[in-house]
Amino acid sequence: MSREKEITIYDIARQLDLSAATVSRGLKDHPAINKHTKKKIADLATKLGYRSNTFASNLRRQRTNTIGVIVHELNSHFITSVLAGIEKVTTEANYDLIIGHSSETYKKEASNAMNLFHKRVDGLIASLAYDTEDLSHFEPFAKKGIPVLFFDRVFEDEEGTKVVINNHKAGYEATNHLIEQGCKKIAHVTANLKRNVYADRLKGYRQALTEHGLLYDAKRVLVNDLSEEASIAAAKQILAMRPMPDGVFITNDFCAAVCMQTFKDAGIRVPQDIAVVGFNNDVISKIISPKLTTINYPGIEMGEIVARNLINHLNGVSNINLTNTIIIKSELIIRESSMKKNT
Amino acid sequence: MSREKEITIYDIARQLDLSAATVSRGLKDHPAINKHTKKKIADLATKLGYRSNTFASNLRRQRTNTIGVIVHELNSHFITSVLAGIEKVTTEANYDLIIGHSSETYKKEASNAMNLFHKRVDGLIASLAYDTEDLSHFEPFAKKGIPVLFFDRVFEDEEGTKVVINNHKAGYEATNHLIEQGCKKIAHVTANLKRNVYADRLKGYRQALTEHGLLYDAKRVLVNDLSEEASIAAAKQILAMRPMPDGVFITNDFCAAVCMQTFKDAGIRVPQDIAVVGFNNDVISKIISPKLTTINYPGIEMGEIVARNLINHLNGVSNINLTNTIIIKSELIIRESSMKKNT
DNA sequence: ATTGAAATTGCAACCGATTGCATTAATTTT
DNA sequence: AAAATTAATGCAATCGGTTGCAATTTCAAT
Repeated sequence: MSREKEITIYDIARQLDLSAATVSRGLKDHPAINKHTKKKIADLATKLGYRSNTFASNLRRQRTNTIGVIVHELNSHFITSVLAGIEKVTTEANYDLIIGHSSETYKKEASNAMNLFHKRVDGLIASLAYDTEDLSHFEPFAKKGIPVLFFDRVFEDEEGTKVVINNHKAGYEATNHLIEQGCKKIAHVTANLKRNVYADRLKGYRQALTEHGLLYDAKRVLVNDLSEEASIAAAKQILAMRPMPDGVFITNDFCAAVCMQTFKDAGIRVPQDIAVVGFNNDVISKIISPKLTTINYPGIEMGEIVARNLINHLNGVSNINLTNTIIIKSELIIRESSMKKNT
Repeated sequence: MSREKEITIYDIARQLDLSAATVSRGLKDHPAINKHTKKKIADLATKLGYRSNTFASNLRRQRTNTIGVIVHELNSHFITSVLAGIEKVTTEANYDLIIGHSSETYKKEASNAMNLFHKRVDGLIASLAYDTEDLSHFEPFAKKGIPVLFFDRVFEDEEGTKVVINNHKAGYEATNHLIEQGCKKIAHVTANLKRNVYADRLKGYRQALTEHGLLYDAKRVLVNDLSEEASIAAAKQILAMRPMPDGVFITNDFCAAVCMQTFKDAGIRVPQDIAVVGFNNDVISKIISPKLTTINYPGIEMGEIVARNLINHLNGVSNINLTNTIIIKSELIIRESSMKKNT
């Protein structure tokens, strides 16, 4: 418990018979300071165990060099990939990160936003929670001119920079693949249609059906919250449909895995009796058997792009025009769970 | 971009014809301030959109009300549970959290530690990375009297508060369960034995074997890094053992899932040909088939306990004696992957 | 009407780094 | 050698909230 005294630039200044101003400049490699002096300052600083007081610095500079990130959950491969991408870019640019997760609730999302606002982040990156219905909790940022960028789960009609994949196309491709495998009655399990990602995938699903002359039947579209229980329930509903679907596009790998398990428990074979396509390319998609056909979401890239955009904006490098949508490619990864033809 | 001017207590003071001191006290509900005055201050503050400047406050108070957390990864159910537990306790106590993850490398762990040190967290909670071999990167905290608590992955012989499960006992129970199911040749897949969690589980495994008169054979113990490739390799090694093991205790659910998949691909049945027990009770353990017998690790509880201990210490409530080990109960969860008897 | 205690509020000195401007020292130019 | 540049350093105000102590006000008690 021998708490050492904290070293300040004044201590260094005194010992070297310099002014605090010179020490401050020396420590951050200011061109006006003599090389030799800089060396002496740096050496003494490390010797004394000096650590810069971020608060004093932030207070004076009116910047925090910190970026806030709000995500809906941490426990998905996609999200951790995005975070890794963001982290890579921000640490390179010498920004710190504060990560908050909303547990998929609007309430926590809003309180996280307020918290980050009070922490005075220089910018914010967010992906919306399951039940978020408006963006009013981000208004304080707008008012103070703090940039807010969104990725993945966004409001498409609101202004601001967004980084997304083409969910419509991905939904189309997933469904199209099932059709190519010979499926005629394709169900769709998805989540809150107020979220762009789910609504767009549904549109793609629907388009694929229509284009191939297949009937779109709203009764074959199940909306749930992607929890384990809801997934089991969805699977049971599918099993109870008459005629029973021969293919299903599920917008989430975890949910798909649970459904497949439930199918198997009921003696229904995947893909022979019902082909399954998931979404996200989560780790579990490769572990379950049959391995899950899914859509790969380039998380790291998404994180890098959204972070780079934000930082360029903060540094005044890019055009300040914060109204554009960046679309990243996604791809269908075909595995066993949908291969009706080759089995 | 219409950046509004930031409101300070001086603005509020001026408008209400008070001193900044009174406003400061009023805002934090100081008992000496008149109720009526407080109300006026609070009202004007919200009206003007005042937000307290944390930097100024931290600078003056020499505290940050922030706790740092270093974990090895974010993408495991166990870790996110611990974080949830920590978060619950810390937000209740009005502390903020900065979470860093080491990606299982010593290097990132050390740089995270330095970063949090410079951010002047009031306390630190950490679980060690895969390859961390000494605690020197935490010394700066010790020198400044900043408490550092560890959970799960710890150095047992170092001093400091640690929250762990009884890995020895858990390993014993897992192995014992396999023996009860009739297994005679039990393999063990584990990771870096410098980490207490793996070393202790190995001890438990060994003890169970010896107590039941079974031979301990070092060749049946495989050490890997728990990656997907390493897991497949481990599974293949097991398949190649002669005689082939009839049971395996794997210290990680993900690794166990991959191994089971590899077994199945090779035409080996689980649990009939080989029974499997995992560790962690990760979500995947319930999704794969057969469902995985595993050890449940009470993550939330662990997080709550370690956070509570830290906060009590910071508030001077608990004894400052930071040298003790807290052991939390774990439990064996029996599922299909190990049930030789009833199949 | 006085006095004393209690309730409120204000003064002013911090906390530590930053930075525009002024000053001094070193070097070059004429 | 004097003048003009250039290089290096220092001065002092500033960022906004906190807090020990002093000052003032309020109000009941004598």
